[in-house]
Amino acid sequence: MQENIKAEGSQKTVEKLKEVARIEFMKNGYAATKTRDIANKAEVNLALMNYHFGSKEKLFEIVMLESIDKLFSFILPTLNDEKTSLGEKFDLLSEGYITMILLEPNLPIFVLNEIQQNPAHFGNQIKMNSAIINSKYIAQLKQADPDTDPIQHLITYLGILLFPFFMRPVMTANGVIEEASFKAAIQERQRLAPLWMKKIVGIV
Amino acid sequence: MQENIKAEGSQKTVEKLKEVARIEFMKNGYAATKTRDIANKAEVNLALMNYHFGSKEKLFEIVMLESIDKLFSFILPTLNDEKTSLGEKFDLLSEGYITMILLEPNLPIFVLNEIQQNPAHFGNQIKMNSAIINSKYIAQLKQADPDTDPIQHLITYLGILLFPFFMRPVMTANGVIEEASFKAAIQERQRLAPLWMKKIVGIV
DNA sequence: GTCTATAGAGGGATAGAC
DNA sequence: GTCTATCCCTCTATAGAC
Repeated sequence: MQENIKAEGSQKTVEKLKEVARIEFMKNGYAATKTRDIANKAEVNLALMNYHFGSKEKLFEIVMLESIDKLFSFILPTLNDEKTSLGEKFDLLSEGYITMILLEPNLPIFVLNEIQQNPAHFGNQIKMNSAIINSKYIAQLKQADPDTDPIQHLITYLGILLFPFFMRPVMTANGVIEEASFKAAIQERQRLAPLWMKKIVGIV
Repeated sequence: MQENIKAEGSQKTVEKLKEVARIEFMKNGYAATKTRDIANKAEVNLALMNYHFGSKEKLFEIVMLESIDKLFSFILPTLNDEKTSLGEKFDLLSEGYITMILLEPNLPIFVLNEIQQNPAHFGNQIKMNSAIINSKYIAQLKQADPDTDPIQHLITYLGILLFPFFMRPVMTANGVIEEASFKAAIQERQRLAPLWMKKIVGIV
């Protein structure tokens, strides 16, 4: 029982650290994030943090892999659903994907950026690619528009859905739009994106 | 005359430093870039670098503003051209923009990332927005598709053109495509992007 | 598991000679 | 303008008591 109490305390500490670390890493990037800041904001002793995770790098890897897993595990079932049509997949991806990104808006650009700066951080983990390449979604794209590499369409739709989040700081930091209307624009886009995509691949 | 010789030597040093700094900052990000590395790779003494630029931050600002200026000064004339149709602008943007990005492929994601992490680095400089909002291009988008906020279309086309470059490290680092075929895919996209955009806004 | 204290390395910046 | 030498702060990580 004492062990249980200890384990709970520890578990809570670990979770709190991971939660804060995720936020800090995504806000500042890996290099600019200080272990002291993570420990302070998590109200955990710095040494204790290293006791649990060993190093800043190890903590980073753990936290990021969890986030990426969440990202992929969410869309893969949609991509591989044998029962939904291509048009329905467009709808589902827009609806669900944007909703999820809104919960963690900095994740996409952060992941892309860190991969570019330090591929070793991710290297062997992201093996989901073949699952995407061989998905039902890709097959349906190929069928709808046989003349175009379906990867092109895959990237285009990802771009349409994600790019506004990439542009967000640029737009809001300079008053092109207010932070308030950003969410409204995203919701409007949630409606428009599948319609555009259907036009592009040539389905009704 | 002696002054000229000195000035030339200095000028060359400054240019070399800026060139190397641009590459390093874009590869590693601001925080992870070390002034020592910049100085070494530019084959310039570290102290001399500070003599010329005062600080790492100052060097960063100078280099980045030059890059962003290049980015904007390139597309603004196209956006504001009164003589070209919307369809022609789509063609010109695809053709020219992608060509330019190929020369400095890391710039877009880097700029977006740094803006997010440290808006103060850019804050007051990017005032080009109103020039874009009030451009002929935006007016033509509004005319072609009155029911949709033209900003939505602006972002969509930027996303279609830029997103492949964002995804490049993800794709190539995991063998989805080889680095070699990336360029071929980009060229194919250069052809397809304006066609897609015309479908989206509903012009022939 | 949790703390205090500190080691140890790294990196930005400058003093001062030439 | 250019160099050497070095200061000094910051940050990661660990030793060791509780």
